Amino acid sequence: MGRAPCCDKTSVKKGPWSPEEDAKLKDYIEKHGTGSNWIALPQKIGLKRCGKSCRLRWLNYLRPNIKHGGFSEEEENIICSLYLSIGSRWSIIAGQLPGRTDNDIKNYWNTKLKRKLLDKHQLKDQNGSQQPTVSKRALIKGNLETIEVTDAPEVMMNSYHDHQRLYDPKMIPLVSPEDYQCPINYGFSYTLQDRICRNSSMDVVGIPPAIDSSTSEDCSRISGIDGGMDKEALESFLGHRNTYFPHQPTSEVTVYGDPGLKYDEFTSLYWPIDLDNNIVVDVSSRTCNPPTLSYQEVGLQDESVQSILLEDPRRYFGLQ
DNA sequence: AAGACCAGCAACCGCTCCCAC
DNA sequence: CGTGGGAGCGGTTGCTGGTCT
Repeated sequence: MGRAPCCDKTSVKKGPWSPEEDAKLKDYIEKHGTGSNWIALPQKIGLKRCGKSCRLRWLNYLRPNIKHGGFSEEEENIICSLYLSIGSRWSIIAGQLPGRTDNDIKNYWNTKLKRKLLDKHQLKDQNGSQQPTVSKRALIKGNLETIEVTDAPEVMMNSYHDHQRLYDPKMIPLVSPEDYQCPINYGFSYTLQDRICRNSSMDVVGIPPAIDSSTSEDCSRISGIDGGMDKEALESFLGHRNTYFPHQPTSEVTVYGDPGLKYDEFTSLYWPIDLDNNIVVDVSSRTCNPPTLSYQEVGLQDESVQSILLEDPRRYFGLQ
């Protein structure tokens, strides 16, 4: 048995919204809000529209501070970077661009941005200035794929959440970029290319950058991977601070107010989220090595594998 | 001038997620 | 804990206006 429809499809109007309908919807929501029930809303206003349609109209067109068209170069870069990191998770991408809707970004990507990048790539091929270095078969997750190495855009990995997204595309940022304060001054930035071109056969998972423990007494006390701490290490590290230690969380990602740590089930480690709590030393003045490789990387030395990761991380991570 | 084609974008559809009960 | 239903999301459709032939 199929699911019951959200409204009577035969009696609702479809297609473009008239100015009168827009006015009714806008006027009502501005006065009363949505009441967190979109399904009931059209009946209240006397609109012959599906509740979902009302929601979409409001979110994508009528609500205040919506920007349409005219994407700046900076916005394009953000979209490209995030698409490369997390794929077509438009709502999350939209969350990084104030005033933009997921629909708008999705349309912009599908109609302009994707083609723009493709054209840029093809132009380079034609000019021969940056010929593909390899075209060969690669073994990815058991599948043989013929792929071309391309000049995928560089993605600067400057923030904690950049790392999060790279390692676990399903992981949703805990705070908005406006509110987010990086707990650690990494003291460097590097590109995705840099990262995957490094040799490694590690198959462990970690997130933030490696801290060169040889140059930092404090850092040397942090065990775990790349600055994250397991429960034991954290207890040891914080033992003298009379610190409340949280229970093992059940959710994938949980924030604890004190001592300001986030447990990441993906890594099974605790990560500092608040510099003010002085949980982890400020490493900005210390020497930081580029991060060690930390996801399943056997075979990443293969250029064709690199290109797949660069071009389509979601496929690489098995999300498609 | 008119039909074909194309790009842009608003809106719809159907699925999953999440939460209240 | 299971279920139902609303919210949210991403893929797709189809309309419109512009350009090409």
